[in-house]
Amino acid sequence: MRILMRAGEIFAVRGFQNTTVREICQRAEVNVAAVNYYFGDKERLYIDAVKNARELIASRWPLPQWDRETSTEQKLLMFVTTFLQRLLSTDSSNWRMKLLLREMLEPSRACEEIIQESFRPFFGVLLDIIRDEVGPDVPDDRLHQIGFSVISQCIFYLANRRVVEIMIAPKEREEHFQTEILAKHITQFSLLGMKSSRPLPYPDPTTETS
Amino acid sequence: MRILMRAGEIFAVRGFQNTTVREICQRAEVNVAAVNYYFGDKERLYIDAVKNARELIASRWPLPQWDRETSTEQKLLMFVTTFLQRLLSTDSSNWRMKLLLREMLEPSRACEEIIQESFRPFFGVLLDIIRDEVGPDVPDDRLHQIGFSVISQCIFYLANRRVVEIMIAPKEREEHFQTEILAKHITQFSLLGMKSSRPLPYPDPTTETS
DNA sequence: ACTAGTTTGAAACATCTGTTTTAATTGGTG
DNA sequence: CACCAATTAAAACAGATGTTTCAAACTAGT
Repeated sequence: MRILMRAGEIFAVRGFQNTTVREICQRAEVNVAAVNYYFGDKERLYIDAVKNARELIASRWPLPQWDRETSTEQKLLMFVTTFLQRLLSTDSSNWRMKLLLREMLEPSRACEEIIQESFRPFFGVLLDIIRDEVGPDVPDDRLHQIGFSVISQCIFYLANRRVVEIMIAPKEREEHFQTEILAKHITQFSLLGMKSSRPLPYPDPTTETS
Repeated sequence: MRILMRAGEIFAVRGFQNTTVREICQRAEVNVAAVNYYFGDKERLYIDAVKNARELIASRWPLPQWDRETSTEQKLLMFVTTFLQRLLSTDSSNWRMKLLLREMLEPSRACEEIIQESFRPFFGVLLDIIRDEVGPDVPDDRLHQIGFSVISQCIFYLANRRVVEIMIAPKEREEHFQTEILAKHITQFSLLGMKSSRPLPYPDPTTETS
């Protein structure tokens, strides 16, 4: 278990290839042979670390329950808040989400299924909320597009956090890019965004000057 | 130049660490020593590849020009379309954007400046469009939040393309996730989203059942 | 206290990878 | 042709890294 934890932390920061079993063992205070003794090889240790991360994320920040009276607005805000908390939490278990994000960005063959099992039901909950808001007449493909629009705004702040750090001054980041504030912005932005399905004409390319 | 091209392609797919100079040289049909002879070492070859990619992206898909009569809607659609084209183009130079995306997700010290020079003015153009739409009273931090909401929706389809491939059936992807269609969706979604700055109350956590 | 099974530790192994060395080859110039 | 600089080629080098070996240490049951 000590190996599994340390390995997960390092894998999350450096990725599979850039992590050495020697570093894992050093940080876990065990001999180099321990990884192969307990896990077979480096790859199976990695898979176990991803599995472990996936299992613990959901229990650490469960999706809140809601009843018939909960408004769509509230449900979406809860969903976005939970997702952002999972992504941006700065507590000691934050590496788990980074590890899963790594697999979303570049899935390794071995872990693709794990990601699928983890993401599909989560995405399903979001689609239900969106369906509530837009009504039964909107086709599924629109639902999916809107779903990705919501998800992408959340993931951005973890995946591209270096971009945010570079572009936004520390003071502004501290005041206006906290999890709760971002959750409100994304919820409000997305609720308005999904309100209409009015088609938009594509501009004639011949009128562009360059 | 042959080395630079081949190296860029492989770096874009595998990343710096997972790419061997032997593979680059094999694909470029030169001897292993050539990399060190012409570029000094592997890292400087990587930096040159990123620089090269950055320089060619902007000239391949320049931002369209517009005049006083162009509506905000049109400007935003043009912007999003150009960005998505850069990200999702399937032609032979597509690896360049993947290489830059890699640097956005995990900037290497050496290339951080390159990314900054490339992204900042691009983001500035977007902020100008948003300012047009929301008016002068909206504070800068709101502008930045909205800007990231637009950017993130576009980047998602390259960075997390495997997620989209897993979640959406091929037929639906082909029909509803083409660049032009996505550009329209993101533009429309974002225009509506930025329309209001009405604050949203945060739900009382004590009412959540789990 | 003995023993069988489990775990740990140090060293060695085999392979991969970035880099260097050194010699051969090429191509242009007087 | 002779000469020189630039380039290419093959081999070797040095260090890192995943994995294995094997003996020592430990643990639990009797």
